[in-house]
Amino acid sequence: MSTDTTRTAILRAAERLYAERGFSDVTLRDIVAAAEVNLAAVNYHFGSKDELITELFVTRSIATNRERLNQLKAAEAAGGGRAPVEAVLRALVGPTLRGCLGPDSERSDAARFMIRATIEAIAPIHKIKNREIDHLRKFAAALRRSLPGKADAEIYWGLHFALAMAHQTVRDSERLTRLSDGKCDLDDVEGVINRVVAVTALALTASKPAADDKAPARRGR
Amino acid sequence: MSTDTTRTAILRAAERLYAERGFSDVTLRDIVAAAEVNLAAVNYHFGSKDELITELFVTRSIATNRERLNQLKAAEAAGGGRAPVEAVLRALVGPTLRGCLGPDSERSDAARFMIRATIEAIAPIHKIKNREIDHLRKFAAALRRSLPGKADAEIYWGLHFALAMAHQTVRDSERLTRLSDGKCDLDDVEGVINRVVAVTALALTASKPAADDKAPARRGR
DNA sequence: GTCTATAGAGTGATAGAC
DNA sequence: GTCTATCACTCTATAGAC
Repeated sequence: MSTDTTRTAILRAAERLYAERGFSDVTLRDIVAAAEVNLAAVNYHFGSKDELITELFVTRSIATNRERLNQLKAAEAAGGGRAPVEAVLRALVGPTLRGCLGPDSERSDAARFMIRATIEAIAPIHKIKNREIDHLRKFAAALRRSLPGKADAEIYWGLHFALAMAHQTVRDSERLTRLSDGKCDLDDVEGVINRVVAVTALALTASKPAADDKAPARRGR
Repeated sequence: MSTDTTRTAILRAAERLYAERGFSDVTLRDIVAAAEVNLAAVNYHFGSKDELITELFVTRSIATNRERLNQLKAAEAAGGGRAPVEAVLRALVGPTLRGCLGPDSERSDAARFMIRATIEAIAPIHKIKNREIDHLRKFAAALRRSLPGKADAEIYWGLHFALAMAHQTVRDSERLTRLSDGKCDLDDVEGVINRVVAVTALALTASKPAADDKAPARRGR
């Protein structure tokens, strides 16, 4: 309790500032000022600025991925080993969108930090990003179970587009709000999730299947 | 000819470096080294680093928007004032994707620079970004003509998702290639454009219309 | 563990010779 | 218009007192 109060203060302040302003123009001095700790504390607790960012990213990355996999597992268990396409996609984009949008900015910092981290070309994170591919493969496998006969490429394009819509919505929510004069309600998080899931599911199920016939819908061992 | 050879050398080098490495870690010294000109030349020709970036962004922004509008205009003229949804979307995402993807890295720098510029939180550009909203309104209006009776919010979501898919494809093409083990062919630019257009058009036409009936498909006033 | 003070290497911008 | 030289400033990282 007495131990890491400074440490967590730094982590929280860094996450909030990076989420708000991006990595380019947030300095260690900004962080320690917001955390109300001393400049040297950062190097004492984390070693360097890059290691601080890495720790932040790894922690959040693990948490998000775990939440995604839990939801995927639950959906597949409920369906006897095979989840509907919509459920798989919901498990993929739901955690991120729920964290980023909506009026409660509680977990917002964490999720917006992650979006920024995956977008901006920041050195320490680029190395870790490979793990996300392994993570996505699990969702590709789940979709393959949901859509037997669908070509692999179609499934990958579906995942890619689902993440694209989710991320862009978080990243550039301001533009959509302004463009639509508020007609697109970004505070309705579940509504946004439903949209992303519906569009992707439509794309995955409506287009031509891989080889033989149409929709071997259910029960396929 | 003798006049602005230095000036354009700086512009080209800056665009290439920013496209490749992002704005965060490209310095004026990197730029002048790549352009093989003197450090002071940047401030002489552009006044400041921010003004250099601004000039780059404004120039490319105007060019892209003009190409988009030309294609939109041509499509609407061919349809007697009303273009198919697919044609409107193609005019929107085609120029960007054609510039960014594909084996020819000729215009690639310009387009990838633009993607980076719209994403990374870079001060001088944030101010200009408002103009893009006015530009997008023209495509919203075109879609409204193509889809009478469709709710405005649906149209805005469609534009938003189309741009999301196009931008993410450019930005993170590496991840999709690796995830799919090359099964998703990003060198097939027209194929990618067709995918983005098809998914968006599907979302715009398949979902529930605004108020009354289904699909007042063609010929409406 | 936390602080002050400072080192050491960058940065963008500019003055002034040519 | 182009160069050299340098200013003023910022950054991260660290040494050493407490």
